[in-house]
Amino acid sequence: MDKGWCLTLENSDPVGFFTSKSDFGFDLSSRLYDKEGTATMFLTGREEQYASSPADERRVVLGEVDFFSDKNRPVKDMSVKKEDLHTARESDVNTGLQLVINTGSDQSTVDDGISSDVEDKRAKNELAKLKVELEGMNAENQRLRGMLSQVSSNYTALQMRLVGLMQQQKNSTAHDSTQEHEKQENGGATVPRQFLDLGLASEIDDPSNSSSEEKTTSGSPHKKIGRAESPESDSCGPNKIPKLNPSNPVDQSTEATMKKARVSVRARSEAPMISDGCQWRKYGQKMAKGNPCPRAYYRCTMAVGCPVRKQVQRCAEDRTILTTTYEGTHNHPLPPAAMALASTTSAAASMLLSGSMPSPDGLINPNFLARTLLPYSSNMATISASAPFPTVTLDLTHSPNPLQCQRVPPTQYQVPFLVHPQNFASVTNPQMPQVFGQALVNQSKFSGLQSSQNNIEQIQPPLHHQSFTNTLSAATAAITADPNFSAALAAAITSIMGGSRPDSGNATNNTTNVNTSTSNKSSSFMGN
DNA sequence: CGCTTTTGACCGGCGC
DNA sequence: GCGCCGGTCAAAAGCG
Repeated sequence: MDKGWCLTLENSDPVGFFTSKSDFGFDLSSRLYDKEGTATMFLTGREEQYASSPADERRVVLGEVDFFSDKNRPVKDMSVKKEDLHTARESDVNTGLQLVINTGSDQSTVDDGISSDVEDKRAKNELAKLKVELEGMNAENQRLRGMLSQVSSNYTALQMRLVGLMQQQKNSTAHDSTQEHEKQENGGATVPRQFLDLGLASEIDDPSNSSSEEKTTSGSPHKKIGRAESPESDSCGPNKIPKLNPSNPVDQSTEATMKKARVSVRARSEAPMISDGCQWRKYGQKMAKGNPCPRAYYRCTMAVGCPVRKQVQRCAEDRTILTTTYEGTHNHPLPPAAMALASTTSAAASMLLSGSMPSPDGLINPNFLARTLLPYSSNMATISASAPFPTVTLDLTHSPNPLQCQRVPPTQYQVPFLVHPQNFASVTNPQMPQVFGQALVNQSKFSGLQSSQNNIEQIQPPLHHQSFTNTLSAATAAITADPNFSAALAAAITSIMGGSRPDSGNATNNTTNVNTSTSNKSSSFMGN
């Protein structure tokens, strides 16, 4: 085994050695050894036939020779050729194995002969290789199918659960007469309990009213949020949102919001930009306050006059996190890769718009809506009604942590303002205030960051279901776009599907000032 | 040469 | 009015 005879897998290091050699450099009774000296293959029988291959290599075909792998499995379709080096090659151990023996000398005088047989075997080998390749691809395909199936089944389960909870909510509403005190009439709709908790019921009930909390927050946001503390939130005061004149049609507000609505995507990426399938031209770069990383401004160049712009900035605390903020509507068709992200951001923007609509002044608690629409995915989406541009942030940087979901104390379900499953069901109740449905219809007019020719129609209730569906489908599509982004997005999806966790965050803040509590988080694209 | 990137200037909104 | 800040413009530089 130290005679310089070795067996190598194709394109790899030697994996075995011969103990001796005979006429053609090895003894057919020899054993093959791996590098550790462990016998891995046995050669038995004897050669009966010779054949020469094309001029540059000499091939010996061994007939009726049994080769056994270490599992005592016969290896068929063996052929052996002599070459100049002291190596042996084995390609495809599992199927049509070809053992290539190199004698290290040119003394071989093999007869010319059945070259067609050699060609056949070569073709067989080629076929075998292709088969292996195909099997590998099939395996990959199966794995991806499995993942998709898992996501799909999880979604179905969640949907079923939602239906059950809705039914439960409906029943409890019908039988609990005490809830009559909590009912607010709005076109015959039932105002969910959390609306009252959030002080929003009055807004829904009476457009002329706004909650005292909202007034306080809107009136002097900067007294609570210092500039240096949160640069983005500096301009994020809810009072800066284009307010809807109560006398104006709702659509006008929507149009105004559409123009300035932004979607921010946070994802881990070492690249300067996440690949979103579009072509961009950089037109500016600025140092943003509170962040040593410069903010780059890009304009879509896929079509002349496309108004879509995006800002790219690294997170100050974690520079592996890249925040990309999109604004505007593409005026051209998008390639599939771009559609993926565009759909994601569009769905997110739709959530944002739906969240900006219910209040007569165009305001509704953004945090509340984020939790309403994606109650189990607070890690993923944050909606900010921050001015000057309402922004929804898709945070794709969090890893799923199923255990965390189970650790949440049950008591947290009792915390007011949290949208626990029951409330979640209630806000998605078909009887929910019409304004939600209106928002949903309106949002279909918002092409967001998606091609105007490829808008996702989101006019079918229930609201959360549709947005969630779009987000899910878009996210699934986005997986194909970019490896880094895909990984982050996949993690985000998993956090949705696997995390049947009612949001436990910001409970305290929510009781006082949700906008404040979300300001830092929602300002993700600016200097956090 | 044409396109993209860089970078300082400029503009508008906002708070003081 | 002034300064700050975010955002954009446009000339210069870089690049293939």
